[in-house]
Amino acid sequence: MGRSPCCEKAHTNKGAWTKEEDQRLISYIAAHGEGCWRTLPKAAGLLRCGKSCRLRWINYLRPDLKRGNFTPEEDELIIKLHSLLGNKWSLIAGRLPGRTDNEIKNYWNTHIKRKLIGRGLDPLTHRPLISPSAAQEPPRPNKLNVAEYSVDDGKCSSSTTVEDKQPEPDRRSINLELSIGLAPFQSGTQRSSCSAESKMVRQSQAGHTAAAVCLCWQLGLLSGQRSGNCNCQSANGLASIDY
DNA sequence: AAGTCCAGCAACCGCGTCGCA
DNA sequence: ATGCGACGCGGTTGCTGGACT
Repeated sequence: MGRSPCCEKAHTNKGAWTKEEDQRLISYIAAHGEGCWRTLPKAAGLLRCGKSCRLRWINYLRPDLKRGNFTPEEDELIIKLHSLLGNKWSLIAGRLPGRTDNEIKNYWNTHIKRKLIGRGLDPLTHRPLISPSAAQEPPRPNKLNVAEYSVDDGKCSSSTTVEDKQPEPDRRSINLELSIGLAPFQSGTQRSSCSAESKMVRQSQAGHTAAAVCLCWQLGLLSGQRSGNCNCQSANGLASIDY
């Protein structure tokens, strides 16, 4: 049994995208908006899997992408976010407008890991690399304290911890106080509907996961200012990290 | 100039999650 | 309550082009 394939593999192209395919995808999304990835390839006349189309659009064709090298400020922001969030590339990408999760993930693996090692820090734990034996120690205590977390109204509400709600190991691999709220439009997100309305919602969301997840915390980089369009009403959302 | 190595990046794959019937 | 379909995410793979011998 198992999961059915996401598409008819026998009749789909794989590998690098051609200019013509790109153009077809861009034209289709310009006309109809994002969403319904499963039906998009057929509708757009593409011999591609829906997932492939989505990836191509999100990682390469989206008009709001910022191409080019990462700035030192972005580097530091990525490092700090990674220390807070772990390998949650989509969340990290959400705080870097114009950057994609794939791009950040690749950049992390190729550049930042080395940079941290050069600084004598373990890229996984962000703790100092001391000795081989120390590297075998278990990861640091896993507890993600989310000071204010709400998923339904876009406002910060009762205090809780992510660990309480989502006890998966990943989430517990970081130690901080972190406030997460959702921007108002997020509450209207309905995934499986292909209505014109949902398409508009998706269009408005395109490339702006940054606004979808509001991390009300203060980075040294951003000291004194709250990053992003935070509508968290709490003044004490903060993140602590020991470097 | 040709061959090899390797870093960087685009794309794929499999799984988890969510929403609907 | 449950099964299924669709989407999104993170890990991995493989291609490409530049550096090096």
